[in-house]
Amino acid sequence: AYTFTICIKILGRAGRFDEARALWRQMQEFCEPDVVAYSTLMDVLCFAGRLNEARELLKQMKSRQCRPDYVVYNILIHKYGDSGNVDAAWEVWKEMEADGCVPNVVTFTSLINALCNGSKVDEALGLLDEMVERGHLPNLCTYNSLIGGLLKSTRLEEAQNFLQFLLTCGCEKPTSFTYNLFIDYYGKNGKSDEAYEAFLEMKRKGISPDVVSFNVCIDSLGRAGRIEEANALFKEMRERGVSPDVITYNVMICSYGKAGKVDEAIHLFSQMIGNGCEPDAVTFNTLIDIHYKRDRIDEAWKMFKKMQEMNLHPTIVTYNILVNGLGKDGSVNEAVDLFHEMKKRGCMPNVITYNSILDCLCKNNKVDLAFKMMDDMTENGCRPD
RNA sequence: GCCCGGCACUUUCCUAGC
Repeated sequence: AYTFTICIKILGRAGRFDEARALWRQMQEFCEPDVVAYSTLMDVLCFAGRLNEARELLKQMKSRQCRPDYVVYNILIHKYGDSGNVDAAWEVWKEMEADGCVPNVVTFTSLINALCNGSKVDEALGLLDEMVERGHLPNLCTYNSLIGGLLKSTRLEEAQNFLQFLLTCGCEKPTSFTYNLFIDYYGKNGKSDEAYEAFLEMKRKGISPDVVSFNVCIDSLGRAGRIEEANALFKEMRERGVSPDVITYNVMICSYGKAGKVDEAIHLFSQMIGNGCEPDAVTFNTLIDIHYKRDRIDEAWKMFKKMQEMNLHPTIVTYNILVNGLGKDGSVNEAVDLFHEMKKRGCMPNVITYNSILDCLCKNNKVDLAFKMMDDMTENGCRPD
């Protein structure tokens, strides 16, 4: 069961879900799966977004008198919370307690995190109190979730209070995770100086910046158009032995794009390939957008072709960039065609797609078509904003 | 008793608005 579990986990992480399931079947011929095996498969199924199968597995466990432990429930709660379905997460929580299984720190943190992501920070803070009342000690993950939630609601002072608490009274000291939250917050809110200051503060506290620290800090400088300083950090990270990842390159490319330095962006793209870093869909989306916005339309479509040659599927964002680009330069029919094309390819338009196409239709006096599009929009469960 | 297989926290791309 040991060996099988490890293999199932590896397959799952690699996105080879059906093989993981097949191995699971094979395993049952050899031995009865234990709780850990169940939870591993549960995690794989949830990771794949196959929640119904995950629920089914939970039922199966119970019927085979393998008592689910808290990990099994935690995985489900986390997944529901992650997909924004806090109510379903609570349902699982209730089921868990009804089955005589006690929620632990991870259970609480998963839900706190879900509430924070849904901008229900006050409920999250309430849950923190309840957790303490029930005798569970919040840990660093719990506090990081809360700090992230507070920052998302721009409640900076409360977030800083938690940081102070961690620095002075908490038994777990803050890590790069904690500081990254602050750096990111400042960067996203146009405070690149403060972001950089938080980055320095973290170093002063003896915490080594990790790849995410550099990524968020570079991003904040890039947003502010401080491309030279972003580039300096890009250099610094390598000097410190922190390897840039695909996100680092994406952020750098995007920063150069914002600064209008298209050639440098393209250069970075070749550099990343040269360094063995595989571009992903975001890389291409970023480049396509840069090209389109600089009226290098042929180049944009070349990139679109190239990404498919590299077996990267266009995402909703790819189509949005192209639909928007076509609309902006007056190619109304082409924009509408692509709009239908994306649906045909199984990529459902979202609000952004509709806004782009409506904007283009209205500006080109195709009001009747625009109204038809509005209907189409509501039919697709997208409400006009 | 400890370690050995399972769970929770941070980053990038697109519209319009601010």
